Amino acid sequence: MKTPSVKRKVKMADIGAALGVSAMTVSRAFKGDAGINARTRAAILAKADELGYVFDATASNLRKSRTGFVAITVPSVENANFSATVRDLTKRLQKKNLQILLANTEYDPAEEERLIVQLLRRKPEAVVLTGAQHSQRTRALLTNVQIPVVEIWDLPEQPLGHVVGFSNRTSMSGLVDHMVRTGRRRLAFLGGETANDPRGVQRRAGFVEAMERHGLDATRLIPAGSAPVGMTEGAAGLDLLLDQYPDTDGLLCVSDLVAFGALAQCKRRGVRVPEDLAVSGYGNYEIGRVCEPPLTTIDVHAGQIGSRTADLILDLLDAPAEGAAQRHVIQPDLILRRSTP
Amino acid sequence: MKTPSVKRKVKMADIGAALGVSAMTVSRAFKGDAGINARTRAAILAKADELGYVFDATASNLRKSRTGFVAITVPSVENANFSATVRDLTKRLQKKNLQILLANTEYDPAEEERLIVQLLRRKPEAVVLTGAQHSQRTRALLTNVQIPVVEIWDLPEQPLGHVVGFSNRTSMSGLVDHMVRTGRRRLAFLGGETANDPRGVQRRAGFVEAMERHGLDATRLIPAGSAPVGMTEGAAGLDLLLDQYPDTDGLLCVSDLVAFGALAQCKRRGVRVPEDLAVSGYGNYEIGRVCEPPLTTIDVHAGQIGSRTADLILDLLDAPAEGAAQRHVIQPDLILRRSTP
DNA sequence: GTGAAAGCGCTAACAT
DNA sequence: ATGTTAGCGCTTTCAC
Repeated sequence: MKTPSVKRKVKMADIGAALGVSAMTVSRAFKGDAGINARTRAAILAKADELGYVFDATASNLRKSRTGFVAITVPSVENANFSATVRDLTKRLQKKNLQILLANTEYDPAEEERLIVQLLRRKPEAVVLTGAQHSQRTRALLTNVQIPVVEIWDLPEQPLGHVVGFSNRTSMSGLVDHMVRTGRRRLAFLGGETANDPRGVQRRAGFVEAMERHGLDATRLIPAGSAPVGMTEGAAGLDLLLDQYPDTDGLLCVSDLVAFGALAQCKRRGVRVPEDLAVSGYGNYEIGRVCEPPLTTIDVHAGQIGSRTADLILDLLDAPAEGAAQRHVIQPDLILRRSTP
Repeated sequence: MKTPSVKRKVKMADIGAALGVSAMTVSRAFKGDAGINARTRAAILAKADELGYVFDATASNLRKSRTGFVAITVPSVENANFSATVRDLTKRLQKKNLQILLANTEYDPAEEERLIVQLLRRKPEAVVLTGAQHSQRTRALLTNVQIPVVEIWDLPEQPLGHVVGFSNRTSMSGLVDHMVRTGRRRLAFLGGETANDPRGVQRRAGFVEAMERHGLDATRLIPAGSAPVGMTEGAAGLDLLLDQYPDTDGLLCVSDLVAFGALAQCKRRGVRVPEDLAVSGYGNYEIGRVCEPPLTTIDVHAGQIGSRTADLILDLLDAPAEGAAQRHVIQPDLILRRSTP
């Protein structure tokens, strides 16, 4: 090894000194500036490599008042839907050398607020929030901030800024319509009672709205517990449902995971799906494609939300202070499978 | 709204000026310094709030030469195993106000190298790498860096620094042992031929090693394609296998996703699992728990890798230049389910 | 308990 | 094509 034993931080001035040029010239060499001698530039890059120089973005960021950071909060990266969004957002932004600052809110608005405060101190150039439900203080912080704010995964009525989302409500209504169209009348909804899952609440609202529109009983609302709800809650929910409303002929679940749990419990109790009970999920998770019977569900195009958000941000960073807030509506798709007739 | 119409950036000096104190006092007020008048401090915090002040971490970072960043590369956050690691790592670090810098390598060492360069410019206080296979230049960059480097998800023979991982090889060997113990002899391995999935290659090596140890034929190695391989490749792989080695009585797959694909194809071809063919997966994905029959698999404790890495980093950042590189070995668990006898 | 001076490493702006 | 000066906003250091 020919590495120097003690490592002092090498800076541009050191490279310059070793070559008899100024720090400014070194700076220009790195950004591939037009106005610089090709030979000098080559020498600088070679020397930088030799000295093990690493460009200091913290200094550059301070001086330029630009960081290349994009902050994003999600309830949980472990959820396959949100991680698809994060992945496609990251993928596109990191190609442009923008760096994601990721934070998990754990479905908690207070934690979201705490994290937003931390994130804003890092001077990101844009902020992406999953969902539209925020604390007072979070809203205040974000309305005063001078950078693009994008709310995703919902269509808020009072958006903070830009929106890339879909209607959890309307898409769930469409699912009810399908159930009714195929002759089901005694429908129930499982999930979405708690405030920490605004998307679940919206889906439940869509259920109620559609039922009332059809003149049907919209009161079969089974709570599944606090987010994140999964397969266990789905199984327990099915028991609750059949105890209370044994004649239910269609069950709409707040997610594919919950629906899968309900499905498994149906098998145990000898309830035939879809003959005795039609079951649907939400989110088009892998599990819904492979279970038996496979689940009718809603594909919200989680990845697309990420890539369109990335595109929006890239546009906004190019354009200097563009005008109105943009609203990009994603159209979820109804996926029909054998769990419904 | 009583917000000022034009927003200039407010700094500590502005708050100080408004109150007749120096920027230094404001700085002390924010860090809850002991040596400061409680009344002064309260006034400063109130004024900061009133002016919409946001602390500038970029300036602080430069001055203090500490950023609170921890960089991590993963092949893909979309993979449920890696996202569990990222989640638990993030969860623990963000409690200490450390900020994750996440980068997706897309299973490509060249992209990894490019991303590492970008990440190091941000002056993270630690770097976490998923896997142990890196380009020459990546290795060089990371051996010269003066911060903790942690390789996770593997047990490299020539580690760059610290390690939090498990043996993909040994755990797969154990699975072979189980198959042999239950009477299977004509075993095949599906997956892991390509260099961009070093974990898959290790698992295949574990298969070969165990087979040879048992004096059995270790040549039934079915390629599944380039990472990431999934259910589709699993189904195709099963066809390849049965065309070439129709008498195979046990199939070990590189992941639960691949195993699930193989399982589905078995159903289509009328191959009974586990009677005609025992099938195992790897990674303990949710899908392996819910498919029929449920999959025998290896639980690598992906979340635990994240939390133990977080603990290690927190320790290292506390201790000033601790001694030797640490090696934390996680013990994967063999999960027996009905896809094997 | 508070302030003044200096500087972290880079780069905009203006020279030459 | 290259150099000089100044300053981004904070915090270390020393002074009082």
